Amino acid sequence: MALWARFMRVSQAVLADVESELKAAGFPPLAWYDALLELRRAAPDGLRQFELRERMLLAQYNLSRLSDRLAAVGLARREPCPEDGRGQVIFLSEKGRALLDAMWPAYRSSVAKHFAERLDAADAEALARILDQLDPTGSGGSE
Amino acid sequence: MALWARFMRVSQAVLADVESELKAAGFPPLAWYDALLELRRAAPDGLRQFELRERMLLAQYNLSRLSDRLAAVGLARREPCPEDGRGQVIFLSEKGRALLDAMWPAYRSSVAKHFAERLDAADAEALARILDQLDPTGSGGSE
DNA sequence: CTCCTTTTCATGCGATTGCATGTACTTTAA
DNA sequence: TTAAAGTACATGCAATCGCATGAAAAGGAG
Repeated sequence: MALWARFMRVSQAVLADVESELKAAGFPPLAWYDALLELRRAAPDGLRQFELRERMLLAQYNLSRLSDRLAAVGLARREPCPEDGRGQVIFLSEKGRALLDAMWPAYRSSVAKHFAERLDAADAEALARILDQLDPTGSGGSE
Repeated sequence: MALWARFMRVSQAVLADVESELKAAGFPPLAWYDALLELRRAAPDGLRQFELRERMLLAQYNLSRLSDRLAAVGLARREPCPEDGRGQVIFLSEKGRALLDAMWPAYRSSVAKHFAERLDAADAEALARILDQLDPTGSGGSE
């Protein structure tokens, strides 16, 4: 039980450190980066909102507004889905791609500092295995 | 880097699962439990707000309002600190103690289900070591 | 004592989140 | 075709968060 509390506390603290470094560098929240990254992976097809939602583990209303904001500042485009009149398809814009590129070095170095550098290869392997076992979505990384 | 993303995603997902189980059982958020738990550990002396803040890794304004809410529903008492006119001392109330007791079985079983049961002894040891290395506060569990 | 800095806590305000619900479209089935 | 059920997304509203700031007290320097 102490390990549980520690797990939550450390993961939150590390995430907060990385987030605040990015914010200090003038970048938007990590969730934006994650969303844009998924859009780039799906390029050039774009993603339906519900697909993005599944990949990001976000609540539906949450994603609806996230895509609002991304579109509002020009990082993504939203178009009605031709096959499904209910749906929106979200595409990464050039500006979004540029933001990904701009954030990557800062993100990478921040994660290195707060996470990667603190783990050796054996730690990484052990952690990967543990995360597979914990993952409630079952979408393990090593299948 | 993939491990980083996975670490964040899994820890968030597991926490969300536990939180939502507790909420479904009609209990308040985990942060409330954590705060009350710290207050019980500090009993019968109570805690200054800044002490609770350090233990919980919360922003100052956040804790100020959390203690507001705990006091508002009678789970804690706030009294002016006699040694420091700026300070508040927070005490666990009987109602707060009762809530801790009531939440504990549900919390315990939820953490068991989503976390503890999925790890064997070797995993636990490995994870503990890894968390020590990651902990940005340096307040390691094994020092 | 007086002035200045630091610490502790509170709070107004805008942005974000969570919840419940609404709207529009698709699918199913008779 | 038509009605019922399900799916995809949006949104009003209240609660909460983050930020900046304010107020009150403590600690120090002269």
